[in-house]
Amino acid sequence: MARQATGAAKREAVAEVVRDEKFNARRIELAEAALETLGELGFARTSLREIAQNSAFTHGVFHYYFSDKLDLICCCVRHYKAKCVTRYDDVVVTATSRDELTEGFLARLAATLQNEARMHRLWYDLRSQAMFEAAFRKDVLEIDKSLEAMIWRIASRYAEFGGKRPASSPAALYALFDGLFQSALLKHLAGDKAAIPELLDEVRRLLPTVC
Amino acid sequence: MARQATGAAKREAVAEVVRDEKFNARRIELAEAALETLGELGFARTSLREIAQNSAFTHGVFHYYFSDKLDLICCCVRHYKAKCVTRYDDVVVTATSRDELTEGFLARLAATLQNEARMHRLWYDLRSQAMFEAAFRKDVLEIDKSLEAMIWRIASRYAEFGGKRPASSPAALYALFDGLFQSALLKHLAGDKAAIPELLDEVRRLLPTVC
DNA sequence: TTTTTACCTTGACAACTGTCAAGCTCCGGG
DNA sequence: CCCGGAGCTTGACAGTTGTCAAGGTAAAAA
Repeated sequence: MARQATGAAKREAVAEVVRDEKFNARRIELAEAALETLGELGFARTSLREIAQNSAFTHGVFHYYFSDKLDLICCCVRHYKAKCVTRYDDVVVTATSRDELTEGFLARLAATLQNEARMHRLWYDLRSQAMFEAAFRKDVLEIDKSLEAMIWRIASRYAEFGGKRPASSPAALYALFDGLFQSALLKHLAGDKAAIPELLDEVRRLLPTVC
Repeated sequence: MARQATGAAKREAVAEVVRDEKFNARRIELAEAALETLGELGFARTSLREIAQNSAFTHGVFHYYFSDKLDLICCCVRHYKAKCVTRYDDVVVTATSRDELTEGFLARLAATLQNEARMHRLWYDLRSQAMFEAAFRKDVLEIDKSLEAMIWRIASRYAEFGGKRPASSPAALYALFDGLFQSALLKHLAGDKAAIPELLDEVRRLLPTVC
């Protein structure tokens, strides 16, 4: 009987794990749909109904999978994080020289700005929201840290190729690149065709002086 | 009769100018009230009624002085600009040495972060909004340019004291300081007591290397 | 097969939004 | 004195919002 009970308990536990996984998978699916609309409209103008309309579901589902709107958006932020903090890592790994690293980095930078502008303006939007809404702060600060580390990996590798060490702190380096990217993104979205090449030039000039 | 007509026309023109000035003064007064609420709640959560409730007026007035909500917020942005782009100018003018400039700059930086955090998080919020709302872009890009020039004045003066020229472009310098400030602001708002001193340390270390 | 459960839809709710028209008040000019 | 209009308030409007409960459906469990 003890064996039977244990068997039943095990089966139940497995079933629960499966259920949880399905639940979580749907959460992420919904968060991904939400990210689409958020990237299009921004935090201020995005409603649950609008999100639902741009997805395969109806607005009620979101309340089944998320406790409220903040919960949904927090999930979006966390999911976004996983996607973006490894964006340049393969370049860092595969590059075998300064030039290769530079060109790989710049190419990906340009592609990101060109193809994922909407996702990135959303990131800046949500980071600003975190200054007002405490619920976002923890996740946003974590992402910021991850991005800082990502930049630091690039800079360290670059310096390494020159037998040097980066000339500034991780915080300053991240601030610099983030600031440049943000500015370029705004100009790009405003229709400035020169925004991307100007960013590339600036970064190309800057890399040897900071690393 | 010609003289009479001219006189009447003149009087009328003067009256119109006075009326326009009064109109504009009230617009600014309302924009200032709106800035208070915007700084408290952020763009996403601020309604006209909320703005009115935190002011001496009722919600209808805003429609009398502004064509719509965007018009009001654009006016806010423009008014904010006039305030903030001259924040460090007297330090630049009065400083007579590198140290004096550094300490003046750092002191004002700390004071700004401490006392005007709400206004600055609003700036970052609205700059992000500009990535979604085209109506904001022109003013935001203008302010960004003014801020870049402001940083450039400080850096140039600093370099001048050392008989040098700034080592980077105005855009890169602004990106750097803006990025550092933005990061420090978020940490400060999140309750991180070390945010301000860390920013000051970072800037103190950075100034001699970039100028 | 029957019953239960997970999942999703539908519709309703109260609150809130930007907008605006009607009307009030009070002051300066006739 | 009164009268017109500038300046402001009030209240209403249509639409939108987050939230949630009631109900349906299909798959799993019994």
